[in-house]
Amino acid sequence: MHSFTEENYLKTIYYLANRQQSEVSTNALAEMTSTKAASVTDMLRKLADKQLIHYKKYQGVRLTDEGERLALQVIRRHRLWEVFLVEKLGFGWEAVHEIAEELEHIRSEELVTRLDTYLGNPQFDPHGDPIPTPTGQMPETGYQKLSDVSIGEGVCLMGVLEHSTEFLQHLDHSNLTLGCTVTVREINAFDKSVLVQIASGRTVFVSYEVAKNLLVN
Amino acid sequence: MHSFTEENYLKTIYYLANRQQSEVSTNALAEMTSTKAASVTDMLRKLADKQLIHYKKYQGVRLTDEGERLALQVIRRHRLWEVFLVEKLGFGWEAVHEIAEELEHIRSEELVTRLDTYLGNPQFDPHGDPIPTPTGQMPETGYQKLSDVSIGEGVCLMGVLEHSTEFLQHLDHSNLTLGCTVTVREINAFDKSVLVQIASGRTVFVSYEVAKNLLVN
DNA sequence: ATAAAAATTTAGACTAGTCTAAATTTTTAG
DNA sequence: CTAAAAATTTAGACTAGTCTAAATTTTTAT
Ligand SMILES: [Mn+2]
Ligand SMILES: [Mn+2]
Ligand SMILES: [Mn+2]
Ligand SMILES: [Mn+2]
Repeated sequence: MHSFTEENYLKTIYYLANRQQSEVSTNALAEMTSTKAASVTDMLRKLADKQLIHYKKYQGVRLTDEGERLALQVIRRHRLWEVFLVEKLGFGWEAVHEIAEELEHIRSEELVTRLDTYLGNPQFDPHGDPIPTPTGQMPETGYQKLSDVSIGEGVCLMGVLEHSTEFLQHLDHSNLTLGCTVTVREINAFDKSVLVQIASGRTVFVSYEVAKNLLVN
Repeated sequence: MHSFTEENYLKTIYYLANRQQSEVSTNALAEMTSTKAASVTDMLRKLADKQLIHYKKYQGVRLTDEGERLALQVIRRHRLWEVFLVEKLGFGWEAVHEIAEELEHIRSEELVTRLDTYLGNPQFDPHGDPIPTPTGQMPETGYQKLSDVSIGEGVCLMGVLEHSTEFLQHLDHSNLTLGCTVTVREINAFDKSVLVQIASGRTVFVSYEVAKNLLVN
């Protein structure tokens, strides 16, 4: 069996590897897990001993197939629980991440299977992130950023790149909800902010900083 | 904040104190928590330092008010999650205890409150055990054992004293379900086994060993 | 190409929780 | 009441995970 801590390291390695498309560094992991580099090095040796990562001293780290499988299991549990918290318990999407960080470590195949069924086999979590399959595949999403959409195009809001409470609440206040269709009306040449029209007909101002973090298709 | 381990000790002290109606001994705790007496002694010192128990060396241990409050919170979470697992996810009542042992440590007031509401503020868990109130009161149940009921009496099956998978599955196979009404038809003078009539009209043989562990009212 | 800077690893230490073996206290039985 | 038995605590050690400070390796910039 694997500890909470090991599961968190695997998950973090998965995220960083995918974000940077390369070996993950000790420092990056230290920052992400709020620990010190020395602690990370210790853990990397343990994970390497268990064949969950490929690790050569000073050269960064990469998940093995087994390591990736475990990481995806944890991410699957995290996202399923987030769906539960929002859809069934009525939490706001900005409040669920922290709780899911704990729930994701409850290890029972049966529990995950039943939860998945109970939720209607959701494909995406409340933030639009795809839920890995039971067999450990991460579904591809062909999303682009709202900041890359041209004038006149109508797109559907599908997800967010930024998960902070502040950002998510800002979207709530702007009436930008996942699933809603928006049409780009103006793009400001100077600050790259965009003006989008939402279903109600109203137009909403979206700063470049926000548009960069909004996924659409 | 308190660790999983501390929460488990508090919960165990609560159970044993209520079962024995007296100070809880180091050995009893060691057996219950599957550790050794020496480990228990160490933990008792820590809990006493945190004012969660009253502890005098060699004299056994008792929860403080704060310790009892925490113990009841853990038990409340445990039982609410068991209700969720059975009522919402469709687990059998013999399968939920282990999973609830993990879920009970997820600490979020908001989560417990919402879960309670979502479940319809249940008063009892799937085994008939009362769910402590949000303010930390353990509801009284005036149940008696089926083995103490006299011939001719009609009673309702309300709970179990034994929680093992084997016992619960035995009840399933005997068609003895919580909530169902049974009438005692015969009591065997020699082995104290009882013959009860269930709603369908059929009679079911109940050994003394089983009757002792069945709560009714 | 080499020296300074940055990143990483090693060394040594600490905490929580556990263990075994030994010492101590309490209980029980004659 | 006292000696043996039982229960409990203490002593010393181990693992997982973390830390700081020092040593080492890699990268960067002259
Ligand atoms: Mn999340
Ligand atoms: Mn999410
Ligand atoms: Mn239980
Ligand atoms: Mn129960």
